[in-house]
Amino acid sequence: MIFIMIYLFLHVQKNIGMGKCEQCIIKQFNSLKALTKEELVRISSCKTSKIIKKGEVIFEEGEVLNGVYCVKDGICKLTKLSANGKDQIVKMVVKGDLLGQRSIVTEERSNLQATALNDMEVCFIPKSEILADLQKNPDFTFNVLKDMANDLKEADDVIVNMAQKSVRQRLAETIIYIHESFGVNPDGTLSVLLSREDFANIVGTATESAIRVLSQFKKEGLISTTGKRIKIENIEDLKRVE
Amino acid sequence: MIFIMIYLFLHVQKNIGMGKCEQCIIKQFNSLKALTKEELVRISSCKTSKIIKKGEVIFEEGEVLNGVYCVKDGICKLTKLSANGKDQIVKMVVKGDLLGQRSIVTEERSNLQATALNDMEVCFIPKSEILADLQKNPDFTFNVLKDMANDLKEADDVIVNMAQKSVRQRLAETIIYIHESFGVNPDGTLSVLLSREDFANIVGTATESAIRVLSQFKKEGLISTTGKRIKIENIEDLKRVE
DNA sequence: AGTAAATCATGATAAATATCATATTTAATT
DNA sequence: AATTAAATATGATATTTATCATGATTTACT
Repeated sequence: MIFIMIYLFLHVQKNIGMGKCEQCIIKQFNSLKALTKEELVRISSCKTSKIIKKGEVIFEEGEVLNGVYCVKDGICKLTKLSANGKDQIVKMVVKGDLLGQRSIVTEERSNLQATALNDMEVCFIPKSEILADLQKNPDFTFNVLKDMANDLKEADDVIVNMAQKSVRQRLAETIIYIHESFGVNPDGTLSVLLSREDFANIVGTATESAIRVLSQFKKEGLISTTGKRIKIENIEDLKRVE
Repeated sequence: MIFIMIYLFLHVQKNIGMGKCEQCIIKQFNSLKALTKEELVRISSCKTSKIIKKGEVIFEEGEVLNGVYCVKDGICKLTKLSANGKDQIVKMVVKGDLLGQRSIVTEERSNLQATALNDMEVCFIPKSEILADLQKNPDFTFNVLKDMANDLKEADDVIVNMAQKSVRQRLAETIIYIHESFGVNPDGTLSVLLSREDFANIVGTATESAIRVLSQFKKEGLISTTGKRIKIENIEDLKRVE
């Protein structure tokens, strides 16, 4: 009997978030910080917390989103399926980021798919709550706007890189980006474990090509690998790759 | 004497806009429509109207923007200089669009350069006015947010196209895009006259490659050309290009 | 632990694209 | 109108990247 109670308690804690938004540190990193204490309490009461396992899809391309996700832990990729059947990774989303605001704002179905790259913990906030705050709190709206403006700038940079740089350069920059944004394990390997296919889908190339270039980097002493794990050995030269 | 007065009148009308924002039809097409009559009157009193000639730079990459531009007429390209010295065209801006909001919102220098593709008429609205309205009018902020969300979606699409489609496909789609977005002259040629280099800089390829592919399209009867002007001859097959 | 499936790796080859060279045409300037 | 400069066009060739094939590892599963 007591075990059932413990089980239920843990289960509930996992799936119907018991944390309070007002006290959540995560909100410091995104536009939710612009909300008043009252607004946070209201959101807290109707949000749901979810555990998402590595590889699980959070939402699909074309899906109607009924709210936004606040990422409390873990990393996910945002992808779009191309006509040739390949997924292009458009952005990586980390702890502290919001997920799905774009679609909520434009009231469209999602243009991207979100897939967990490791185990994640997210809070789901219903659309109605977000829209209510967007109506009433200009400070919040402005913060969301700033985030979006920043995403747009980054997207522009990606466009230029895709258009003007070689696969070699793009892959080198991707490794550096992951290194600097998501950090490394104690042994120095990139803490986010991506498949070679993921790398190819970030860079926009064939999986074989990505593998080949990684092998070259290895031969040139720019990186080393242990299984699929990658470690940067010479970041200066990696930055200079042409 | 009378001629000097007429000259001055015309000059003033050109450079210090005498039109009234409240009555301007252009505002229907952008987020300024969310402003109240009073706000529009205020903006009207401090905006300046400018004529920009084809080829002129409106603002450069890295420049501090002191306001936004509302495009009353004409078309311009937004470019970013890549490390290899080539300009990448990231977006084309038309009559009705606003220019520079992103930088104003994030209070950063412009990440893009804006260059007129034909003669333009724009109104410059000082930063202080825009920011004041963003503070006070949540409806306006939300409209700017919607625009930005839309730009972001389009940028995501461009990323995927750049990453996953061939130069041939991208060029075909560019021609169709210009055809459908900016229309054609009476003779059926694209109304926006772009150089082959511009096409290359949209598609993200070498100028020679763009020229070569256009020649192929001509041989295949998909398009025809008169000088640098391009006319779509078979839009269905152009859409099917692989 | 053993087997199937997925992922990674590399070779051989084809296709796409870039680069360099050089005409030819068009536009700009005097 | 003549001259110069710029843009367009095309060939030859080099480089980059994709595709197909096949084997080696790793991972997942029972």
